[in-house]
Amino acid sequence: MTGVLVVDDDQHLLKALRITLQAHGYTVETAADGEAALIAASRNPPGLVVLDLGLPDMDGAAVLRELRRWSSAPVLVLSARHGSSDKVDALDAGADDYITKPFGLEELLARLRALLRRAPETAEPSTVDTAEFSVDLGRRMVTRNGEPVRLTPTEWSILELLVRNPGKLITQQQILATVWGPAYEKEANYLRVYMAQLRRKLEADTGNPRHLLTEAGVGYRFRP
Amino acid sequence: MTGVLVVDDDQHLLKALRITLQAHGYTVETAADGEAALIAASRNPPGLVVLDLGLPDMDGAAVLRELRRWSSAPVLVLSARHGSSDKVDALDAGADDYITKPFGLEELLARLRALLRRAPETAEPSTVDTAEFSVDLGRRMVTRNGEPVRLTPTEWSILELLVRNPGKLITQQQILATVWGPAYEKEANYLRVYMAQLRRKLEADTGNPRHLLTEAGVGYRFRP
DNA sequence: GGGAATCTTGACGGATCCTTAACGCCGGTG
DNA sequence: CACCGGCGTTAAGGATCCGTCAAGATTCCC
Repeated sequence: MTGVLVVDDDQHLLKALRITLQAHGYTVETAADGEAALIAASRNPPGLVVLDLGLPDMDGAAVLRELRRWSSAPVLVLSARHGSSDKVDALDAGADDYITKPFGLEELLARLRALLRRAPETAEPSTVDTAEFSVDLGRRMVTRNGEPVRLTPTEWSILELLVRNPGKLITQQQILATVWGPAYEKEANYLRVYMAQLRRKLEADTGNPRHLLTEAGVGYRFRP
Repeated sequence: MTGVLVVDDDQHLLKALRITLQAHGYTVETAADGEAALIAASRNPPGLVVLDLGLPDMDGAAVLRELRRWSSAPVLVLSARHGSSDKVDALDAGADDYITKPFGLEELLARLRALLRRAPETAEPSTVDTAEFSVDLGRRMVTRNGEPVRLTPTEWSILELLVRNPGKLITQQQILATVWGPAYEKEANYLRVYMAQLRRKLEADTGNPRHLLTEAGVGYRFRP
């Protein structure tokens, strides 16, 4: 889900926003002052920022400008000040929207939706490369030597699970439960068939796979 | 310069906005009712729309929805109504910002700047080409070997969705929900019929499509 | 109201995909 | 050295899905 960073020094408001946003499916991080906000944003880049202008340590506009130096995430500014010049300053400093306290939560949510509609840029790196093939998770596409590779739905599900956990060992039960459902955890046969197909389509030397590795008796592992 | 379409039935406000916007370097067109607005927008696609919700002939929200069917230009809504539900409705109908009358011109200008700052991203390549046909998203037109191709509304909706996401796999549910509505997610029949029609109109070899590809059991994909 | 364009519905052959079973290989084990 | 379990490989059968066509139903526009 989309990550939202909420910056405000009012603990009550912070808590209310966190609960509301999480209830609507957003992942929420919070910060109580400007410095914490910038650190949190750099550590875990948010898809959207809700920023209060009245912060204890530094001017909200300064936070905004600093953030804009490297992030293009939409910023919605909260403020208690109704003055026209405040709004103009914030918007020209890089904010995407400006809403004055007190505000209705419904309106806030609607404005967030409108902002996110414009910026589907939160997309992950979304593509994982190896020496031989490349997996585009966003487009659901696999290419090998520049040529697209056709995968069946089941093949893709398995590959996606492995690729989303690079280097990590995934047990057969995990794969079976994820792709076929928890009732199929005993059907290790399926896996043998499909891993063979995946290797035939993706590996240069099927006998010596370089990226889709077997851990005998346990499961499989994707090596980038 | 950027073209702004201002829609309002208040002649005085219209005049004031025209003068102000022109003084700030925008090219301005005006419309006094919803129908005129839609005609003006289709004749000369604006880079931005300022839309009053209280129009004499049709609901402002209706204008917005109609506009959104083919234009992705940012829309700033003006309204005399302060109600929270009005704002939510307008924003969810596709508006990018909502400002209540009376408002300060400075604030309006700042919000327009903020919207246009985001717009270049959405500035459409507006036309997508393949070896065999070309799709003009802005004009809502398809040509093949220089000849225009007639598409029905449904055909166009599907093609547009696919073409706006080049290379990306779009699931059947996504297409059905987007084109027919979320209640039709089970009607995979429709898709088969319409994909066949699209291929007949756009592909050289219907049996071996080169751009409108099928992913059995999942969905379809447009390859540029 | 009438005619044309568009949308819906159903049916069929063919393509694709999933399941299942069989066989060979390899390493470990008694 | 024979046995055994786990893995890779392959291919055939059946189930599912897709492309295609055509005939009704509906909508739209004159």
